[in-house]
Amino acid sequence: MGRAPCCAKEGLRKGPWSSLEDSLLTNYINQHGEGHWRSLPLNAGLLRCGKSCRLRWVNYLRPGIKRGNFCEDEDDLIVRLHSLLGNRWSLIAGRLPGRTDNEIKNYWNTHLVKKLKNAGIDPKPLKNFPRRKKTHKEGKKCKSQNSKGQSVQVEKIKVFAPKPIRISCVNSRDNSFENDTLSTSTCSSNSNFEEVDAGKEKENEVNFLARDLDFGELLKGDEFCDEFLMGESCNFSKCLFSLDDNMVEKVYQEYLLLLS
DNA sequence: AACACTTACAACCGCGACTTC
DNA sequence: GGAAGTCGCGGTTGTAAGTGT
Repeated sequence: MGRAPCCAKEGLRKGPWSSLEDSLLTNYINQHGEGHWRSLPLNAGLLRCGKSCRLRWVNYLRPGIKRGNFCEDEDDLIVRLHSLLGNRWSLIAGRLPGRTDNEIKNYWNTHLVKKLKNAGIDPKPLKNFPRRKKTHKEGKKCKSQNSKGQSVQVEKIKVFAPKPIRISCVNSRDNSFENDTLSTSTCSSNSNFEEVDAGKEKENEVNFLARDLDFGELLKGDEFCDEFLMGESCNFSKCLFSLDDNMVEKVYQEYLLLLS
């Protein structure tokens, strides 16, 4: 099947966004919400393709985006998640509130790979993590396959989905990290985040389908999972466990539930 | 000061997945 | 069931800014 181009290229602007374009896009989305990217540029009076608008919004204009240096703890988390997930930047970004997949990807390629190589570490993932196969919109039943490959209707499972946390480490190596981003154990103290998190409080409980959850692979007895969560060298895990053992257990149980 | 080279990151592109009709 | 439309992800590119000579 052929695929239509995302937009007619003629007459559309490319390259860096001007502040006027940014404000047009921001104002439009503030009024009408995200989505309908294809028709958005026309409605917002932008000479850009929808894809470009979406990217600009998601990676730069969206409220709550944290810009600036990554702290050591974020480095640790990215490295650890990358070793586990590979180049699944959107998944990794999902565990780093305020960071975008694009930013993490760039940071990985420009900083972390170099840093790891200098430290004599091979920055390759420990394992090829399966790519997402399918997702389903919330609020729908959908078809799935059972162990015999038969198509079955699956009720979506409502599970506890913990809000991504920013770890507050007692033994943080970077004081600026604490000063700049941390004061609580659950999220950044950045005011933008607080606003966003408050607005999304209800999203702490979201719907998943077990087979959609890539982290499900973590629980299939792989050694690296244990290493990931319990490794001696893991600053992240130390922080995590020291903060809230129940929460970790909760997440673990959640994954088990999804796989059952 | 001028040029070459490197770095950092915003933005683009292609494609697969998903939805709608 | 399949075609067409849309979205989102990950790889790649372009270029401004920084650094070295």
